[in-house]
Amino acid sequence: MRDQIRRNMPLFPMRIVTKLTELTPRQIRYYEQQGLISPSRTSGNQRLFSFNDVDRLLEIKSLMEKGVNIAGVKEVLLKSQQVLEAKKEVEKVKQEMSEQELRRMLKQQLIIPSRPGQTHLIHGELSRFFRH
DNA sequence: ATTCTTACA
DNA sequence: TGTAAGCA
Repeated sequence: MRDQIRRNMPLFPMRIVTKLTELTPRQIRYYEQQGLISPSRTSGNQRLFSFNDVDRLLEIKSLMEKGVNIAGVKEVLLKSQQVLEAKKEVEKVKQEMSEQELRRMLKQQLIIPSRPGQTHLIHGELSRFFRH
């Protein structure tokens, strides 16, 4: 998991990222404003992007080219973050289960944790995320 | 030489 | 989004 550290290392300045992504500095800064990326800064306040930043920018670009607007991009990125967090939580729950299971067996109890379902995208509502 | 922020088109 | 001004 040390690879993640590398992918988050602040490496390239704006000029390089514009070459790598074919995006304009204006667009990149705007996406940052929208909270889609969080590049670190140098002591001189200049942005330093990581591989993850570049990857995310490419994904943003891809979505935008498909006609997805900022709201839609945010939705997708938020969703993937939630999926990652959900996966981590699943692992967490699995570990907790082994401990709790012992107590349950001893106490012969049955606890069923329930969770409110996630929001689903309704077809009609989807149009909100595209340009007209 | 480059990038940054802010503001206006 | 593009562009220009004024800084760092």
